[in-house]
Amino acid sequence: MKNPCEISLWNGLMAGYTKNYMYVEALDLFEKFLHYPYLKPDSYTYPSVIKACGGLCRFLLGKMIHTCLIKTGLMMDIVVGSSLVGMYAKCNAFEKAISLFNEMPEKDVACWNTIISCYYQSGNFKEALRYFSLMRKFEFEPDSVTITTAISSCGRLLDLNRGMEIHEELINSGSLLDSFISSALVDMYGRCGHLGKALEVFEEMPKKTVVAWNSLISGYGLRGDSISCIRLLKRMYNEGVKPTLTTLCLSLIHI
DNA sequence: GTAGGGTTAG
Repeated sequence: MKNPCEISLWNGLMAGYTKNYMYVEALDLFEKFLHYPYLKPDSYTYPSVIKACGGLCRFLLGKMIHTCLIKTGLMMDIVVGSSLVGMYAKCNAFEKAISLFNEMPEKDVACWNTIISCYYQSGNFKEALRYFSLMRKFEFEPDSVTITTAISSCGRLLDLNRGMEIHEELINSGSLLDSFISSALVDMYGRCGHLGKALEVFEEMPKKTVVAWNSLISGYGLRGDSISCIRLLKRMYNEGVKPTLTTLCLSLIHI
């Protein structure tokens, strides 16, 4: 199109870029977009742009956009707000992320997930779990994204009891485990030395992702069981799953 | 219906 004047076209293309980790392309498009005087970025434009800033660690650009946003009133938008929180977290500005989260006038599950993930990324796994409990006190129902991060936090803390508690709660609720949750469980049980449970969750996965394979191999590696690592690598080949560099490092280190 | 933020291994 010579003169795209429909803003949703720009927003859609920018979102497409960021969904596929093409952050440079997203920011290039945003810059081009700003050259059109009759087009103004709106509440759908900013989340993609801000996410691209986070993905590229463009802290200063992100901060500049944040400053512009304060004047527009778009800070009231929950998606704009939570994308800023996520951007600051990705740029390692955790304090800024947390204070911004606290200032948000309204919250939803996704923005709780942002702040929990923020603590997880910063290595503050205890605080991640504290916010996991806190969101429930505020009567937000954790979704699969929340659960994934919570289980991963238990794994990092080697808190097997809390991890099993969350796992049992999941089973009791009757919900099917998606591949993110299952991988996090395999990882958590593996770190805690419960390879039996790790294997059990793994075998129940209808479609075993490469992350699940890697988590399981890593679990056996941690306890020094090289034979099982190599065996799993072979099984992976037999089942037609392509190993990643991570798989090879985890497996070949034991030869 | 059509445009936005949050998740797992290393």
